[in-house]
Amino acid sequence: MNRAFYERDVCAVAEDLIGCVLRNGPCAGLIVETEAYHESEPSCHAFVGLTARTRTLFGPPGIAYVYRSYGIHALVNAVAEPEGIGAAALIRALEPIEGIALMRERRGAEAVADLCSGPGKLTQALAIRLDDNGASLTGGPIEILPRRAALPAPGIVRSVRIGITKAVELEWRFSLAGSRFVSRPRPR
DNA sequence: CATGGGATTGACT
DNA sequence: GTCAATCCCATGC
Repeated sequence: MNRAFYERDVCAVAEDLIGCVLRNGPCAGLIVETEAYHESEPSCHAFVGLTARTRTLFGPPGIAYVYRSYGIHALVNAVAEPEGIGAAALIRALEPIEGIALMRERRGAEAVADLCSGPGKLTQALAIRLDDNGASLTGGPIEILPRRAALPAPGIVRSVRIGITKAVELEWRFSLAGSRFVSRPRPR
């Protein structure tokens, strides 16, 4: 995907990422779940303004925002909207496509549905690390590729975001309808 | 400088 | 269903 894809409303970006492919080296997966975050709402890290932590979020669209969650996990986002606006789409789950043996090794799990069914799991499976923060998603080793085909009906489900305590009412979570590879709790 | 709180996961009851 | 692990950063004194 090129820069123009990311330089749009972050909800549109998050929704359009469903069905695209996230790849890092030999491992790749179909994006089946995303969430949008925008500086205008308090659950977004960028809500506090420009700080050392949020610098990436305000950077150019099409770069990765990777941060540590709960002191343990790395979570990866695609930075969206024009440079200077803090917004990003969190990638929450993948359907594994390639490099499954390596994913199993990294995750210490066997079932394919357990490899990338959560934002902390998929970064571990694809070996996306904190030092990838700020890396380009349009030309670097980590890349997002367009949908190969139209999404199967019934398409995309929209629901509230997960694990946040503010702006909980916004339906900014997007999932591939009926996918077994989304994180819990599954959307209705 | 001290402190509180997560965009989570996996183990356990 | 409950709960601990673990650490960076934003905030406030």
